[in-house]
Amino acid sequence: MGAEITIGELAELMQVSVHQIRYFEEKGVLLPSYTDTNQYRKYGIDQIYQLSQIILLRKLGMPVQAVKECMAESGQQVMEEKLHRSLVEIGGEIARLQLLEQFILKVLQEQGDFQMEKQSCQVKMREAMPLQKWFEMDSAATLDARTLAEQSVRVNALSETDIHYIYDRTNTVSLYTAVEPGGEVGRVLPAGEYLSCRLQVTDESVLKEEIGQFSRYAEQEYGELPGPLVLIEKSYLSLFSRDKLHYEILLCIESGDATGGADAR
DNA sequence: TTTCTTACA
DNA sequence: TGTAAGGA
Repeated sequence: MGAEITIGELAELMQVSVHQIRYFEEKGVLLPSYTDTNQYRKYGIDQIYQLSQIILLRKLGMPVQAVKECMAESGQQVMEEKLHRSLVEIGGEIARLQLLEQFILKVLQEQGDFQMEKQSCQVKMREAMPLQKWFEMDSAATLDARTLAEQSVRVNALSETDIHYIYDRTNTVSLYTAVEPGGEVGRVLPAGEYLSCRLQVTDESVLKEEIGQFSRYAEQEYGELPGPLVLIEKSYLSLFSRDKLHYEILLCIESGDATGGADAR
């Protein structure tokens, strides 16, 4: 037998790494045709076909363990079932990547908006926004580590979500996040016209001051408004400027639906 | 030079 | 999976 090739040659032929071939062997997926006296692995034409099949199955998203089972059993049923499972998992992966894509687009969009609208108020139309209740706290309190740790409701990716602070005319502020999968809608901010102001602040006192200023401006321009003041914290924008928190303050001027009631005129 | 084993990021 | 060490 002189037709066999070395691991290096096989790797070159099949465009995979030598390490990967040894890994397949360790997992019992691909054994050499024989081992030479000098411990060198030797591979024949059968192994070449086997390896190409292994590579194909791996490319189809099948785990090495499942590939092993396929190679061992080689039944139609088994193959069909495993490919089906690969399909499901790939579907999940696609969904995960799409969420990531959406998030990146949103971050870039918000960042662009901040560049455009920095420190100036404007009126804009907004879609209805369903929110999930997180918790409430005293409106004079500030968010600290202890408060967050004590909440029974967990937010899975704090730095990826908009945190909505909703100030009704009470002494408490309610915190909401976007509705997470399986979450319960606790409140819906109505669609309609909103007065909006975006700002970046380094410390809390500035934020309080800005909110006060915003409220006074709103009252002066639009009179007493029925809706709550909404403060949205976009912590992911700190990616662009460290140490600064990015906020948008919103106040509904005229809602498109019945909730909150149309006023002024 | 190539491959082997083993260990590690 | 890739990379590195140290020996055959």
